[in-house]
Amino acid sequence: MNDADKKRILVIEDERHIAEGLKLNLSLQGYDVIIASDGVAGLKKWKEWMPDLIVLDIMLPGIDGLSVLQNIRLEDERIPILILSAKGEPDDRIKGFSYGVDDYLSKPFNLEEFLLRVERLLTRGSWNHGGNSINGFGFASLPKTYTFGGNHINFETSVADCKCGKINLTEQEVKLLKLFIANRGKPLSRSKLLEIGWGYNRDTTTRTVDNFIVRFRKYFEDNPKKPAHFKSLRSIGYVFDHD
Amino acid sequence: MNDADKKRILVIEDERHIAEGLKLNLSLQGYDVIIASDGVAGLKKWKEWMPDLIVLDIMLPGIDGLSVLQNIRLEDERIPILILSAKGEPDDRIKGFSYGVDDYLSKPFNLEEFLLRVERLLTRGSWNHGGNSINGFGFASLPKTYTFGGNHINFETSVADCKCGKINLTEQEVKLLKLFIANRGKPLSRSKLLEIGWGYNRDTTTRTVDNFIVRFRKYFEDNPKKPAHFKSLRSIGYVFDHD
DNA sequence: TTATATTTTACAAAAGTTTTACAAATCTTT
DNA sequence: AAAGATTTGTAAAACTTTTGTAAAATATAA
Repeated sequence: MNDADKKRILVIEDERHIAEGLKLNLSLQGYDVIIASDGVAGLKKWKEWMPDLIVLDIMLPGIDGLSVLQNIRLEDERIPILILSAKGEPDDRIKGFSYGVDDYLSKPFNLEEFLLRVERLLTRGSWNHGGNSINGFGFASLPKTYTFGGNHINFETSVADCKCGKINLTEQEVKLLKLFIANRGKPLSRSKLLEIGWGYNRDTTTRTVDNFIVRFRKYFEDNPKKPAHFKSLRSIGYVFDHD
Repeated sequence: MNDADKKRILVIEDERHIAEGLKLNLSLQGYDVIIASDGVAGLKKWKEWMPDLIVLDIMLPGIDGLSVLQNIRLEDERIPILILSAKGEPDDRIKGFSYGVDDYLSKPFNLEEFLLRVERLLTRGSWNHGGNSINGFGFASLPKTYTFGGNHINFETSVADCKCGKINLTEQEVKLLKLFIANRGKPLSRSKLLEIGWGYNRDTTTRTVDNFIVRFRKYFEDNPKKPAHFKSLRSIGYVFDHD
């Protein structure tokens, strides 16, 4: 099998010896493997390398593994992701929280089992995706369109129909909107928004998020000064309310 | 039967043992068979060898099997194509997505059945073509002419009637136009356009596509600066809108 | 070869994003 | 209630990325 045939696996894991161990064993199975040792690096490599599967440690330094997962799901709903959760960590965190997880394993895990799961995820392809997601409205099943308060958003074409007519949404607007919609009713802090929507966790004093909110209110609110959907919660962040 | 009489079959399949197996069995049936092990090679051989039937694996390294299919359909609507889809892959992908499929089989398949289908596709000739296509406006049924916004394109003669009079379209212009028309309303990324329209997926930093768009706008738009048909979607690609 | 078509290169123009700066609003403490 | 401290809203400047376009380079056909 030549290189082009090989399935690509991105391992996002900070513990070097675990990462190397996984890489070795996956390589022996004939996969093409690269490692990223933190979330930011992981997101970078995901974008440029376009892997077929991601193995993601949920406990990561810097930005949280779940944020990495969610960021990826904002752009790709289908790529299989296998979560590694630390021993003792409750599966709840994964089950209840993370949408679009395809499978997860608790460390320490059985190598045999790990390899089997990888194979299963890769061979089933993307067709059965979402079968394991236990949520009602997770990232894995973001609808193609969304309607709220007289506005209608088409995520396929990135076009929003609102009071002021048709608007072409930008890439970042779309990402942030998806994030809000997938978490509607739930307060999101600026830093969480930056972490998930932008994949970074540096400077939180910037007004980046706020500027997008201003825009959303202009687009979608009847009265931007008294927002019904994009509400701010002082010293907490923002919430998106559907109604 | 001498060689010239023999029906020619091009097998585009990356798994060598499958490809060789198919070749052997088809040869035994009296067909003339060659193999291509990836999409680019397949397109090349299709052009130079002019086979009577193509057996195409949908899961291909490099450019996607569906792109190969679509590329072929941009130039030849009639050649019978038999798709091989990997085990577990939903027929949906083929049914719903790819237009101009004549038949498909899931791997692993029964050899007997395979040979029968090949024979059927070859003997029925082209008369019944399109019977299996479930689409409203797929590649298999691109009309001979197309009219939009005061422009009229004749695909038989490659002549376009537009504001500025009659224009002789070039080969590549025709291909790209067909691609846009068959996907009207649907955003197409530069890399998808290159993959389907050109049969390659390397360098995406080139401005090849954009230059064609400039030309189309000059030909077909009332105001090329404010395109009504060939619209660009920043960081996504282009869409062709009929109206 | 010449003529024609296509692809690449290079750069200008446009669009999108982030930062900065500061005003307005809201909360806390006296 | 006033003063001070935070936090949020907003616009504009600075910066980044993507797209449009022409011209040069390359390929292809006649």
